[in-house]
Amino acid sequence: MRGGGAVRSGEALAVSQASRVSMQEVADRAGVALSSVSRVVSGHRDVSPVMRERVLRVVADLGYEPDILARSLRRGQTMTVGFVVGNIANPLLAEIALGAETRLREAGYAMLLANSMDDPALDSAHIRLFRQRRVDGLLLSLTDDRDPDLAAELARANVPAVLVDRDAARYPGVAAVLYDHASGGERATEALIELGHTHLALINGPPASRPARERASALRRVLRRHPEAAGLVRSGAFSAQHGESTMASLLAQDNEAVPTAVIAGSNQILVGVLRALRRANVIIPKDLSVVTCDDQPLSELFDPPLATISRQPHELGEVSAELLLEQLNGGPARSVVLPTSFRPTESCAPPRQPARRRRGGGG
Amino acid sequence: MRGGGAVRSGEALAVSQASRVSMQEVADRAGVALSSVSRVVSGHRDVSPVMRERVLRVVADLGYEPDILARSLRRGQTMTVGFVVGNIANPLLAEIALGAETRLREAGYAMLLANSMDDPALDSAHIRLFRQRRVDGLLLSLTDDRDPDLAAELARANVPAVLVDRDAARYPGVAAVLYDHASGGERATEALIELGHTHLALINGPPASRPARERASALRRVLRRHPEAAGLVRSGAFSAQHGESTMASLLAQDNEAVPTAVIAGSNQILVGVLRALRRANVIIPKDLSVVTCDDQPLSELFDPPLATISRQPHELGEVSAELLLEQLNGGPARSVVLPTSFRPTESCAPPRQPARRRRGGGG
DNA sequence: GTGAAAGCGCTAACAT
DNA sequence: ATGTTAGCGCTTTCAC
Repeated sequence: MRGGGAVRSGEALAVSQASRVSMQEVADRAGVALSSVSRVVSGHRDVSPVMRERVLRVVADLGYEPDILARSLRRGQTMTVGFVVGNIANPLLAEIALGAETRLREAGYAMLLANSMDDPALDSAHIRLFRQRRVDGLLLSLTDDRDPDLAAELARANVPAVLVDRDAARYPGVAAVLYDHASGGERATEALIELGHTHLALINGPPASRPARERASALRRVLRRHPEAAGLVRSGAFSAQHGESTMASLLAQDNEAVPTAVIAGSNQILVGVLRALRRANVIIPKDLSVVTCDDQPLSELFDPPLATISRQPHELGEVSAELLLEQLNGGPARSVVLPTSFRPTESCAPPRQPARRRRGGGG
Repeated sequence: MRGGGAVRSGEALAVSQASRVSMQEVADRAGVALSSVSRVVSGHRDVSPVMRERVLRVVADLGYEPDILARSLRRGQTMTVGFVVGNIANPLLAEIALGAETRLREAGYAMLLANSMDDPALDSAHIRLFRQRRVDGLLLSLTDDRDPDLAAELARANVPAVLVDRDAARYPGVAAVLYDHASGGERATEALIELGHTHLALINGPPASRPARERASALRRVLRRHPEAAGLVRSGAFSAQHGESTMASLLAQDNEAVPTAVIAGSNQILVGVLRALRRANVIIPKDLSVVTCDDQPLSELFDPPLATISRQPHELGEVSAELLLEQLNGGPARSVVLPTSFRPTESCAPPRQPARRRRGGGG
């Protein structure tokens, strides 16, 4: 059960031996210099076929594997990327992480993952730790992209970084992949207004989060174009609790003021919204039209299926990785915008008592 | 934009300087030996207060940060754990990863994440890569826990490992955290039989996966105790496609043979099952009782809410990390079993035409 | 308690 | 084309 060390009789025992084989041992056994082994193993070109074969045979015999740690120290690059994520249990972020990891691995990079649990201080701490581990680059889905500490922390890291749907304004020279939340959000809002809704509500995430900010401004922009409609934004956590309590309080208002259409600002918020609606026996879409953000496996199977402002998180992950790789290969820090779309369904219908409507509804 | 190197005039420029500060520089600046700085930074005890203060002041002035890479090479441990996961986009695995990462980080470990995309060859490849990166331990949620290549690969790694709800039979000395799928599965099956169902179906994952195997054997065990009931198991991928095509083919049978109750073996399979049911206009639970495995955010909000065989994935992640840490601290490889439970809901009801029933149904 | 020195496993000059 | 050598930044004997 102990490692090697006691066993000395006879020759090396080949593959199944537990102890790690060093490059020096390979060199000794092959009767060549350490550096020659290095050249063969690292795939250098100035190596004779004879040398190559001779070394590779011993490598196979001894089951030698390069020590990436030592290589990293010497080369000054770790072939490792750090991904700071709010919470990997968020299916959206998990999908992004999958896309990113897949692409990075193709390029030979490994991915360190750290969850910040919606705590900006942890975001900073993770960046610091990753820096000490000498990661070659960072993928950042930050809790608060306006945190000044973070900008300093990031600058110190002095490695390429890509912001994942976060505002790059405070981080000069840092790349970003951004969703065009505006287009999907505007289309959704306009669709609701066209159905005759004049009382809209967006139960939103926190203003620290770019997606929440963008969705709020999209709503407001559309409302400015439509004086016949009014809307309100309720900011809060990306949580079911925020969704539930906010929806409940909206329903508890005077009948006149109760919104006839609601947009849930995330999948967790949606869960809370639906709980509140069920408890109040509110029927979708008869009593209330509902739109949600981001696809969820079961939402298509609801009765009615839920209208969704959707995006492609896997693609976001891939593109994030791509932008990081470009920088790691010496390229500039580019930024990219990805589209969002609106998929209307029967969860949106004309309001029951259209207050002050202009156009007559069809069918 | 270039790194440091040209700047030589005057003193070091303190914190905001981009270039990395080495321990040697700290030692020079403080006028002490390199080894003394190391002792202070590593928190050794045999250090005088004077020395400690003197060094820490320079550390702060220069913004020195230890290089974990170099430390790892010297100490022979990287404070890094590798997590091989089928697909982090699976919410169950994401929750597990979150629990594990949180616990590992508390203990000072970072987590490398690699997705195997249900490809056993990638599982092996990841283990090999993690080994070359000299991770201190492994967390493994394998595609196929009966793969012989993998056992060899794992043995070569020669580091502590914990199997995450995978069978440890082939991996001597490897710890495991296992769900007791049997108890939840048996309770669910028995509940269905008590409702009067005699035609059960389990649309299951692949036999390569322990959870799928355990659920199948739980079903069969219960059926053996209940000669009045029959059931069938349809193995396949953990995919919506498998769920949909299998459910559709079950519905297409002679009326007599169509199951009156179905258990979906995963959240993806559930999606497919529900699609098939919707297309066939099958009403739950009037035409068919439905049970699913693993909680999903929206399943409670279905009408009716879906009966669920559930487990605590976050806890699984924490316990996995805990078992790994025990080994990393020199302890033995323990294994732990966690419970599963069955939450019945109105998605389960007596069958419409109870073929050959004994007991009369209530209410 | 502190300093000097060896070396973790590897790569990349630099020689030849 | 191959060998020799000097480190990457750190920890840890070993002397004193």
